[in-house]
Amino acid sequence: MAGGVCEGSYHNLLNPRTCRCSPAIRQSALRNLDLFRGANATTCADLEFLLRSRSLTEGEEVSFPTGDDGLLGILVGGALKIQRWLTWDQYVVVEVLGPGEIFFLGHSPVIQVGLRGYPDVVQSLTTSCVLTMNLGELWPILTRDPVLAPRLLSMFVRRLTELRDHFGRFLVFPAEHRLAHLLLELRRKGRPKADAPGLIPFNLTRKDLAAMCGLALETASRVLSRWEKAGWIRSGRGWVEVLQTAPLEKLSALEVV
Amino acid sequence: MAGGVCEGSYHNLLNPRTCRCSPAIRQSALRNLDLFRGANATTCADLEFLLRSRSLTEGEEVSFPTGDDGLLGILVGGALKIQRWLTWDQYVVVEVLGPGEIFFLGHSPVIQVGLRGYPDVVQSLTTSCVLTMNLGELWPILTRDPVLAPRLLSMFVRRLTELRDHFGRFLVFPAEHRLAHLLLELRRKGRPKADAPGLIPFNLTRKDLAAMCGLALETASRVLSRWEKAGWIRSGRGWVEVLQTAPLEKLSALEVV
DNA sequence: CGGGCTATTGAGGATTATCAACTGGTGTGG
DNA sequence: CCACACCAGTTGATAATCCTCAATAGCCCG
Repeated sequence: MAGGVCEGSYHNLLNPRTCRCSPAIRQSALRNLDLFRGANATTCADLEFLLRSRSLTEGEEVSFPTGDDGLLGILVGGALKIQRWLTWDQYVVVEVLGPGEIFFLGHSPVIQVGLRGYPDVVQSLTTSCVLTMNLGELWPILTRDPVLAPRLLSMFVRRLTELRDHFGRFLVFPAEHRLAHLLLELRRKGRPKADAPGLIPFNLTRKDLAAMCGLALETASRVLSRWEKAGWIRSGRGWVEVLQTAPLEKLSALEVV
Repeated sequence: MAGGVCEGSYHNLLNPRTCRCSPAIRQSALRNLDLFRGANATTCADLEFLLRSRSLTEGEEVSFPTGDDGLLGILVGGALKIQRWLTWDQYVVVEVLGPGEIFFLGHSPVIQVGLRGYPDVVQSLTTSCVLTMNLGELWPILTRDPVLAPRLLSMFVRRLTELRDHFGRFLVFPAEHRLAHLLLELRRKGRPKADAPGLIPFNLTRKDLAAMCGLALETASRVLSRWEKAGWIRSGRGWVEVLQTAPLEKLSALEVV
């Protein structure tokens, strides 16, 4: 269905064979994270010691030793999705994480949330590199360095605001608005590929897209087909490329007073 | 439509004339908040000095001096809703806050979220008492007391998890599930009234209920009427009383694997 | 007592989910 | 290396949920 570019090449573009997590790369990645910018040297050293790095292939889940009292995860490269299963065959993607973003996982006493139903599942959308550490070891560091707590809080406030935005839009607006908003958001999430600037740099099936904005797979497919005919996007098995943002922005715009 | 109890009395029950925020009450309220439990004496003294108390009547908005660089709010008593306007006449209630919960408001550098569309509006659902302080003054206190940062973070994680739960359910499930889930959640939010244990202790119009779970006012009304005929709830202008939780729990249950 | 707001109820229509059949690409196993 | 199974995606027909519009009743306040 797609014209110029071979689909296989897109798949390879999105999923490099390995994630080179050499100690040096890992160190520099750590220091470049928004979360730790301006942190003092002791903090960085502590974190380098505590954080375990790990690379995930496409579709892999982030799991952790069950004895742990919860996990702090930092996404260095790639993309993750946070899924919630609602029935045995139906899930919703509640969030997509880009590089630099963090997540909590597990049943720490601090995260003692009354989880009804299923717990969240964190799964990679593409070849990714994550750093993880035991949550219990975070608190002492947090009090030692005055930069970290405000940083963490502000990340959470941003996440909460973003989720609220989606919540409102996806609850009220029709399918076209939802998908348009979603595509534009996703395009902003990851680092764009040099040779395909409009390509959303994750592996995304129609089912994923539908699960992100509460639509049936078929509805999402229909809408995307329509847009593809109009020349606004291109898409294939597991990838979507945005060619024209203007019409999508118009579809997902909120009226201004 | 409601049977035994006069509706006027419910309204008075939900909206006591005044919120008695004497210095003594305010002090004890402060020390009893989950957020500050176990905090050291200096912290409590600082906070008592910094926090301004304020009482809100039904439907009032929380506003703040525009010169401020953002606001931390703590809800001591009553209930607040966080609204987001999507069009000039349509809003969504993204969250309902109960006693002890916190909110951020304004344009602090920490809250510099790319807000497209309208900003959030915090509005009281009932006669409420809130404490507010300048966000900029929070950070130094945060680093001085090792208890606060984990506490704040855990509150945010809980809020995020709760919002994700709603997100998933309201995106996927039909109206009856949504409303059932909502009513049960709301019942848990506030302190129950002694003489009406099932009464949701907020002022809630049909429009609010609908805006909380992404339905049209009429749909919400229809579903509630049906439940009222079945004897599961009672309702009137601005209040809902849950009489039987079992059927609602069944409607909003997630299948377990 | 009248105006405005909240809630109820009905009819009609549009969006979207569901079910089903089909295509083509991918990867696996013989 | 080929055949096969499987998965992602497409498309159509049908049905159901839910929204919109509209008219009306009851409560609250001035």
